[in-house]
Amino acid sequence: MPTPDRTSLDDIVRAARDLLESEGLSRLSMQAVADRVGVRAPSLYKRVRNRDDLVRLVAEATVADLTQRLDSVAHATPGDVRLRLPQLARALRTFAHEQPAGYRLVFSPETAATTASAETVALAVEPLLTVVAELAGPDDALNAARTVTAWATGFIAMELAGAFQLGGNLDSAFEFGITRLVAALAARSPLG
Amino acid sequence: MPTPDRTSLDDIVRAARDLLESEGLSRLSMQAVADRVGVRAPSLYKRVRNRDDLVRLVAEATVADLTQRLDSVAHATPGDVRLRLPQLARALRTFAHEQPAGYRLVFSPETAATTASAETVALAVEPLLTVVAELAGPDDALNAARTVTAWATGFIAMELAGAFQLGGNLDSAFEFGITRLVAALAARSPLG
DNA sequence: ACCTGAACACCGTTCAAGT
DNA sequence: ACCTGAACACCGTTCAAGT
Repeated sequence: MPTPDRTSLDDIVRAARDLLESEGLSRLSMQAVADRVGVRAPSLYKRVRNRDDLVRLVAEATVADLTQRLDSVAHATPGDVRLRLPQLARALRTFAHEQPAGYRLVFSPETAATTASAETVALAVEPLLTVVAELAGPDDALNAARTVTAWATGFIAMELAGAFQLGGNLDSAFEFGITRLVAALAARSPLG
Repeated sequence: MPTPDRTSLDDIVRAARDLLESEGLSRLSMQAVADRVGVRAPSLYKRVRNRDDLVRLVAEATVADLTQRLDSVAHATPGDVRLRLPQLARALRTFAHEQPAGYRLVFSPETAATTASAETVALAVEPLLTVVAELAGPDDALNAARTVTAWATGFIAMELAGAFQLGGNLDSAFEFGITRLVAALAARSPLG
């Protein structure tokens, strides 16, 4: 005689995301998630393989949010590449400020088992890579994209970790960085 | 009647560092460390406050290694700033390749409780900041230093995480980045 | 077909009792 | 003064038994 469902995968992932942002990854336990959705911990294993799998699903859900965000920014500002790149970089940083723990899960995962798939992450940052390629030209596209993503993710990771200790304004530091990078990466013989 | 010491803080930290690199942070357990140094787990608490404290000591020991490394590179190459900055950046990357788990502990710590002190980390990267300040001039020194450290730590973090998925040569990508950054950050009116 | 209590292995940590 | 076994709270996970 079937028991009616008392929760769902969506509920579980949503509860896990809430816990992640409010309590941190180490406090995201199966018991805490089960409490939130109103079942006992063993019941979660009907819907996720194990804790790592659940954390990975949280990462995937976060990546999906980011994909939507960057896509909408990319479409909202079809102007000059030199303006679009900074706007995408700022959108990434804003997203990180809104969901710092989720952002870290995607861009600084602790272990491969909890990492979102390379494909979905690639899809999320695709607008960034496209605009960098446009800026740097085809020969340098890959190296330039790696330089920009390394800088952006490094800056945000340090900011979230509180690693910028010497005072000063971080918004200004971010703008300084993106401005200099745009100048440094622009193709030497621009067409327009 | 006193019992003779069967281990020491040095032994414990050394065993923890070995375990960290060979097994990963999650397998660095008090029991595993105790096994390695030949005592029972509760005995470790005579020498460290708790596991976080031990992990933090591992981070501090790693930072001390890095300090020595960067200092020796800085002193070995007293030439042009535009050459010294790339050499320091390469030394940081080499260090990360040699001790990836220790490096991550220092530059991508999971929690504040296991983080090396801001002062010792600042001391370690001081040669890098000095050379960037020389390159960029006093007005832009701080922003330029943040741009370079964000890029370098971001690049290395992505490399260690296997996040560069699109092929190509990572050594070349690193050289591309540092070359463009040096050009982008050099003071507009260089003296020499 | 989902949910649960009971159980197991493992971990960090405390502490009284040994030497 | 250090070391130990025993114990506790907590966690992830499995599974037989319920409905």
